[in-house]
Order: sequence, then structure tokens, then C-alpha cells
Amino acid sequence: MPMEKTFNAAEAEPRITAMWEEKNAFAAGANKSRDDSFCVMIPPPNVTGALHMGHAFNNTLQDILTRWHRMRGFDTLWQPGTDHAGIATQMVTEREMAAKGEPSRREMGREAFLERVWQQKIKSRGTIIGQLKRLGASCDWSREAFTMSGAPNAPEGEEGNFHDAVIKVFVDLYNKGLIYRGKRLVNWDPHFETAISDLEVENIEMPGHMWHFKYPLAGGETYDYVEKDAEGNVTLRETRDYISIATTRPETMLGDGAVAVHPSDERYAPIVGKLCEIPVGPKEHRRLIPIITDEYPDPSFGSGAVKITGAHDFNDYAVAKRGNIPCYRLMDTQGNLRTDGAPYAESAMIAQEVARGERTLTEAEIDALNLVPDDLRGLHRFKRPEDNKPQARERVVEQITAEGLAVMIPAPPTTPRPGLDPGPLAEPGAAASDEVPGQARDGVAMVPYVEAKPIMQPFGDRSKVVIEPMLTDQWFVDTAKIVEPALEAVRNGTTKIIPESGEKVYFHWLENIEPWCISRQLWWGHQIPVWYATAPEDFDAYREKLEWVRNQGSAYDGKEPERFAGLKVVRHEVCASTESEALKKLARKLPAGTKLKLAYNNLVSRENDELGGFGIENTGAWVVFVSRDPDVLDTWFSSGLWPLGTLGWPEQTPELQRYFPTSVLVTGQDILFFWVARMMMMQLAVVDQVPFHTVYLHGLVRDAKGKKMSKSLGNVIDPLEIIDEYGADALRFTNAAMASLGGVLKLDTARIAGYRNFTTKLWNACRFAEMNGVWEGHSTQSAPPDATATANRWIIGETVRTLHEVDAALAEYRFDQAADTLYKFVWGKVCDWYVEFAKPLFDGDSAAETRATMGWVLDHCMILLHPIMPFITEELWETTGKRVAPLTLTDWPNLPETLIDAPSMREMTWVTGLIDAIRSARAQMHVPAGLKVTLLRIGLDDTARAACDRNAGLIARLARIETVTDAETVPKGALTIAAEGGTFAIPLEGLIDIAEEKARLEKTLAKLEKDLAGLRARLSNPKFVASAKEEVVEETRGKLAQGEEEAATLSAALARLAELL
RNA sequence: GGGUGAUUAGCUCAGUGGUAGAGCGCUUCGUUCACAUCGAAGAUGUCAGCGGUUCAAAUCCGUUAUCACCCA
Repeated sequence: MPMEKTFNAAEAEPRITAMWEEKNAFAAGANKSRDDSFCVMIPPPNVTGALHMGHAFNNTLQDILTRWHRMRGFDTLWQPGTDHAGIATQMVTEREMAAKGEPSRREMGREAFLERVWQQKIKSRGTIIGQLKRLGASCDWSREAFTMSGAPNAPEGEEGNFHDAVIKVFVDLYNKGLIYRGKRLVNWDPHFETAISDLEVENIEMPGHMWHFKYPLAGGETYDYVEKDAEGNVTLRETRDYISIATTRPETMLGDGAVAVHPSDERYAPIVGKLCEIPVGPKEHRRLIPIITDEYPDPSFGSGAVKITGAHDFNDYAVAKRGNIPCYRLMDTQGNLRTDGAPYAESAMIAQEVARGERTLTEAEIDALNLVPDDLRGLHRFKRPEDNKPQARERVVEQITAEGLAVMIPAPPTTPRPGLDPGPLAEPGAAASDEVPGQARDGVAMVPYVEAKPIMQPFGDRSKVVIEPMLTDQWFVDTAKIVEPALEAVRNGTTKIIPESGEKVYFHWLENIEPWCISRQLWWGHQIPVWYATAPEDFDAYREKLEWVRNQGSAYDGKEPERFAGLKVVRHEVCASTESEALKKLARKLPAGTKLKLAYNNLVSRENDELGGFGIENTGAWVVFVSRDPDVLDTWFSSGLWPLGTLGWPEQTPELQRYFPTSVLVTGQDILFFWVARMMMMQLAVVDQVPFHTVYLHGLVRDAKGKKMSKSLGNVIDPLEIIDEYGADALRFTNAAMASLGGVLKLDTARIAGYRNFTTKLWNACRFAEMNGVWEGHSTQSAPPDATATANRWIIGETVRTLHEVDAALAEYRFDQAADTLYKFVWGKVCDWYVEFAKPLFDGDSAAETRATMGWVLDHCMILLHPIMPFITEELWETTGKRVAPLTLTDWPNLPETLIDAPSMREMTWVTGLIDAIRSARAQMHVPAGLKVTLLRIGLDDTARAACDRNAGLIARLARIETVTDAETVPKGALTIAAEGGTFAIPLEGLIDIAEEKARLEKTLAKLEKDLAGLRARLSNPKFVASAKEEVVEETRGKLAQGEEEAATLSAALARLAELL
């Protein structure tokens, strides 16, 4: 059946995908013919996600590398899989549960909820995997991995050992002292009620306010406040009984621990070390806080004095740590002001004693203090759209202002305030008494000083709510201790990051690395393998008291606290891979015979580990209750082990031996820190080997104008719609062509359409071959035919050249250059010239040789294009000849340089140059396209004459020449064409406009002369001849000589034309 | 504020020292049998500005401007 006019991608793609799967074509090691391995780890997409343009781009590049290596016989593995994506998946599942009216997460409890998320995972997983297959991704799908496979609650079909790897690494790092638990300020997401990493926070500039308040000095003290200008002249001097501070978050004032000023700030020098009053809360219990010095406040910003709220601001936290200032937590997990603990009066008194230095508290005691005034407890930190009443921030501002402790400034004239502003101007001629009584026309009104200004606010990248810095207990990786090998591996080139700028960014981040908070207060994820038990420090002393209590019967007399005073409890903490191991470890820390019991459903809440408990059974045996840390690990902790975990580690699998360390990681530069740097640190910490040798970083795919694609802008391009419309090959070729190192990725559908046309072009070249019997009896040949015709020898040479260029480009990850080279070869050489040359050749003596050559050349087009455009090339491969294997498992060619025949290459360059020149002259002189003309040859040298003779048929056909004749001179009224080695002319007396021909020649000559002037100038500069490279000088001389020859021809032609005018 | 990068044809981008290219778009012509998702021809640039290094700069260095992204 003859070929259709175009390739039907929609029909062919699923069929070809099925064929590849059926042949198991992408299995690890398929088409292996050498020992070198090549392994790519897919950046695991979120299991509940859908394919977007970034994935399409990223996976196209991985697939090109994978297919190229597989065809070259490497032992190749492209490892696929998905990520459990803790917060995102939990969010997606909860959203769907809400939409379906299912019970909420808290209602169903942790265990049931986890089962529900697993269902969601199983349901969604196929979506993105199927979409990757539509793109043509040649992953070994039989090895599909998941970052939570093998977790204790995983359902059937979700076996695997990724969980083992994650837990083993946690335990190992814990045992090495590289993981610790501590109270730290973290980014808290009040929506998801979990800590998140600083990388998951987006700082966005929002309109905000800066309030200015007075903190009165304790005991009514006063000082001289003096402001000076740059020259030291006093510009303001007044006596103040307060210090003025500016804040964008008034609600956090309740937790202030100090006011800080810069040590060099002379304005406040008199009051440093004194106490001032937080101007909010019940008057009788106002807290006093010290005025301290620290380098952090900027004297030129605001008043130069900064309130320090260590528990709710990262900068303040650092100041508090330096100055040993207590950090008072004000909010609960949802961002509401706390309602727990003792009443305000009691808490404030304790805080007061601390501020005066009369008392010290432990971290836990400080955390238990609730310094929120009773009337503000339970309010949200600030008014949200859904709140219909003022919340904490608004109430605090209101209270301070009411008390007259807001800094006041003259009212700006544009703000009308009824009762204070002047009334309407009196009518002309009216008497002064006509003014409205009670309105002050000239009095200066004062208003609270509130600056409206843009402020940077942190938002959760998933929840989109304002992140609250919060002091909480979290787990951390002590990254500073494991960062050095990761830095060294890139410094010494063991791992290379391209483009190189990525290395700079990598160094910069790792050299300033912060501890990594790895605990999340979520349910979906790897639960932290740490168990706690609270037990007496001295069991015997405790037993005595407990037995005494038992002998008393059940009646408590209210004196327990005193009776047990002096008896200490200890919280034991063990880290282990399994629960039974944990219990064994705990047992060793306790007296023999102690019974350990899992106290309660250990999947419930974070508070559990604080409860603990122990007692004595009737038998007299000790019972100690054990709980497991309820937190889960940051998703990036598990994906940080992706290279090891997917290859079966901690088991020593054959795959681990063969493919680790892996070859290349292709990923977006936006997750260099999230993932790449952490993988480096973790694999090095765990197995002392880098995870990959090369990291290829690319940018974000943007729209044609360079804007980020976003749903709200409506400029999202869906890769699946593109595949439907243009075919996967067109999208893939576009992706490859965009992939210049460090380039911006602007995706334009016009460009995709252009490359779809390219696939059609290739298709039709093969169709032309079919019509001319090229494929009859054709079978794959690795060596080119032994051709004699120059055109055939030439295209074989061009094919070899293209192969070498594509190999060189791909070796350097220049996907754009590989694509460009292939485009130019297939369209610009094969279709534009070779197919045209073949037409006359098919009618002559070299017909058989030409058929063989064309078959070989087109086979190589398919092979070389296959990594970029797998579908159409596979389809052509199947339909055009007898093949031993699908194209995807066909060997990549290895063609020696010797197949490039230099004389043929030179000759065809000359022929195509001549044809171009004739066509150009004809078109510019309006010679009718259909008119066949005579071509005169004047003064040709031997080379030119021979080339012309050998290729007369091609030239005649493509330049539309009737006959070729030799002549002594160019006749009058002819077109003159200058060529290397002689002159050509087309006699057209009467057909052409002499003036127009003169203008054409003059224009050509002028351009030529300009170039020649430059060449002459360079050659006449002795310094150029002396310092430039020999080849450059030679090349310049050659250009000049050739240009001068051409100029002479043109001048002669112009002289002849002059005779006619 | 710190870091990284960009600025080349109308648009989107290549081009790491030898006098500027591609695709798309545009203009003119053309359906002769692979392809109109096509063919032939053509026009288009102070390579962001300024200064420097060099025989030679889009390319290297400095600086300014504008833009983008990342981190504070």
C-alpha cells in the first residue's frame, strides 16, 4: 500500500508505544553490546500530579540521552517512578474527601486516613505515567519505583524497599549524631499545621503597614533625645519618656523580650540597659523589657529601635539568642493567639521576674508561659477576609492608640476627617460667621503615624497562607557536618554541574548552609523512627512513694506535688528501624523486668510524646508506656535517597553494582537546593559515593513572551494538547531545539508547528523514495554503497559529517545543536538538493547506485533523528524495508571520516553555488520561471569545466537550462554570472532590462568591494600579518584573491553594458 | 540589600577573538508528477550605551542602564 501524504501521529503513536512495550525494548540493558553503563534517574513527579510543559521538556532531554546511549550499545537504564509528595498529596486527598463528603482526616483518624491516601495514590499514579509514555519516554517501566514503597501500612502491590532505605538512613545519621531534635524557630504553615522548609516559602511583596508606637520608660524616667544631621548639627532635641519603635506586626508585641538599638546609636545611649514597658495589655500588669544593643538594628531605618520577638521572627530570634533574651510563643498551630496555660496576670508576673533577672526558666517553662492578655486569647493573629471582627493585630493597634501611645504626626491634608477638617469653603462674599460652628479651620490635626508601604511577606507555596515563624520542637539534619564532601565532589570535578553557573550557585548555597528541618507535622509520609518513654530517674525512690500512695487507697489528699517533689523523671529516646528493636533498646535503659507497653495509638498526635507514663502493676512489676514520634519526614529527605533507593539499596543488588553512581541527572535549576544538593550530601554521607557524575540544569519553560505559565494568566500550554495537535515528535524536537545551555525556554506554538512541518518533510522524502523504487528489496546496511556519482559520494560524506556533529553535540549536552544539525541536513541537504539531484540520476546509468545511496541516506536520517523523534522514525523504519529489529533497538552508526570524499564535497559545493547564482540572477531579472535558457561558459579553468561537465544534467534541471555552450566572450545583452574558475552568461537580448541588470551588477559589486576593502586593509597591516595565525592570514588572502576575480568579472560585464546604453 | 543570568533581524533565539546566522513572520514569484504542513528569490541589524585590552571584539575586561530569576 503506498504511503499516505502525511504521517498520522495520532494513529501511529499508541500503536508504536504498544509495540515497544511488547518487545520489552526499554528494559535495563536492552541492546547492550558493551560493558559501560548509562543510567538516568527520572526526577520523580508527584504521584498525584499531571504532566506539564516542564515535565515534557525535562523528560524529552532524558529520553534523547537514554535512546542515544541505548542505540550505542551502552548498558542503559532510565529509572522511572513517582514521589509521595507529602504535603501536596495529603492536600489533594483531603480536597477530594471534602468534595465527596467523606469524613475529615481528623474524624477518621490517622490509620484510616493513610489507607485513604494510599487509595488516592493508586488511583492517580497511572495518570502521569501514562502521560510520560505518550511523550515517548523510554523508561524501564517494569522498575517503576515509589518513594513510600514498602512502608508498614502500604497495601498489596506497593511492596518494595524504599521505606527501608529511608529509615536506615535516618537511623544511621541519628547514630552518627548528624540528626537531632531541638526547639528552633521554623517556618510554620498555619493552614497545614506543619513546619515547612525555607525552600517551600515564597516571599512576596504585599501592600502592608508600618505602625509607630511609644514604649514608655519604666518608672517615668526621661532622657534627652537628640537628632543630628550628617554634619553633626543638632536638628532635634527634646525630652522623652519613651522609646519609639516601628513594626509591621503589632500583634507580636505581646511576646517581646527586649528592645534593641545599634551600639553606635548615640540617640539611645543614655537609656541602654534600662527597662521599658510594652504598651499593651492590662495596665496593672504591664511587662517591662530591657533596652539592649545589637548589631542587627539599622540606625537609619525607622526610629532605629527594634522590638525583639524571638519566637516569631527570624532576625529577632538571632538577636534573642545572642542576648539571651527569652522567646515567648504567642500562637497555636493555627495562628490563633494561645488560650492555654495560666491566666495573663500570673504569666506576666513570671516574665517580669525573668526580665529583672530575678529568675531563670528552662526552655520548656518559657514555652509554657502564655503572655497573651486574657481579652485577646483565641483571636487570630490578624483579620482575614473570612473574619468579620477585628482580630489580634487590629485590637492591639486600637488599644495602643486609645491610650495615646501611638506616635502622632500632623494629618496629611488630603485625608478628610469629619469633625476635625475645615468645612466647605464659604460662598464668595459670605461673612466669616457663616462658617459651620465646631469646625477647626486652622488647627493642626494629629493622627497616628502609620506608613502604608510594601512589605515582603512569607507565604506557604502550597497553602498560600502567611507563614508564621514559630518556636517548635523539630528534627534537624546537621547539614554543616555533611556538606563538605558534597562541596568537594563538585570542586574536584567528580560531579560536574552544567551550565557552569549552576556550580557557583551550588557553592554559594552550600557554603552558607542552614540546618535542615526534616520533620513535618503531617500524617502522609515516612514516620520518624524514634520512640519515647518517660520513666523515673531513680526507680527505687519512686517505688517507695508509689507504694505508699497505693497503701493509702484511692484517696488523694491534694499533697501529691509535695510528696513527689525532688523525684525526677527522665524521658528516654531511642531510634531504631523497627518497633520491636526500639522496645529492646528501651528495655536496656530500664531496670530488668520492666514491662514496656505501647501506650496508645501511636499515630495520633504530637502531644503524645509529652504525656508518657509509668506505674507499678499489682504484681509489683514496673510498666513504662512507650510512644512513637508522630511526625513524618520531609518528602525531600526520602527523594534525597532516590538514586540509591530505586536501585534496591540497602540491599546490594546487581543493579546497584551496575548503575551506581548514575550518569546524568537532568532537572530544573529551581530544585538545585531542594533536591540536587541534598542528594549529593545524602549519598555521600551514606555510601561515600556521589549519586551522579553530571547534573544538567535547565530553566523554567515559559510562554512565547517569556512569562511564567500560570493558570491565572491563562497562558498555560498543555503538552498533551500539543501532542494531540502536532504529534509528540514535533513537541520533542521543539524541546531539543530550545535546550541551549543556560538559555531561557520560551515556547511558541508557531515553532512547534514549524517542526511538525519538518516531520512531514522527512516523511515525504521517504515517500518520494518509495515512488522511485528505493525501498524495493531494501534492507538495513551499515556501510554506505560504493558510489561513483559525485552527488552520491557527496551526500554520503554529508551524512558522515552530520553523524559526527550530532555525536559531538550530544556528548556536550547541546541538544539544540544536535537538533539544528539534523534539521539542516535533512531539509537543507537531503530534501533541497539530494532528492532533486536524484531525479535525473534515476533516469541514467547510476540509477541502481543512486537507489542504494538514497536508501542508505534515508535510513541514517531515521537513525540519527530517532532519539529526538522516536515515533515517526520508527514508523518509517517499519514501513520502508526489511528490518531485523525495531529502530529503537538498532545500532547507532559508526562511520569513519574516510568516507568523506573531499573532491566530491568541493565539487558539489561548486555546483550548488552555481545553481544558486543562476537562479538568483534569473529571479532578479524577472526571467520567467518556466523559460529554459542557454548557458554560455567563458574562460573556464579545467576544474570548473570538469565539474560542469560531470554535473551538466543536474545543473540543467535545477537552473532550468536548455543547452550549455562554450563561448569566447559574454555577448551583449546577456546576464553575467561570476563563478569560481570562470564566467557564465545567459544571452537574453531583448528580454531583459539593461538598466536593471546594470543596477543588479553594481549592487553586487559594491557589496563585494566593501568586503574587499576590509580584506585589503587587514592584509596591508603588517601587525596583522605578523601576529595573526598563519591559517587566518592564508584564508584572508584566499578570500581576497577569489573576491578580486569575481569583481573583475563583474566590472567587465558592467563595461559591456555601458556600450549598450 | 546579596547572588546568578540576560540584552543580537519585526518575533523567538543560535553564535567564547577573524568582520553576524537560523526558524517563524514579511515582500515578490510559482500548484513541472515527494511535500502548499511546499518550492524559488528578496528585504531587514550602530550585536543595549560608554570606556578599555588586542593586529582584530557580538565574543575578553571595566562601567552604566534595563529586564528576569534565586536568596535575604
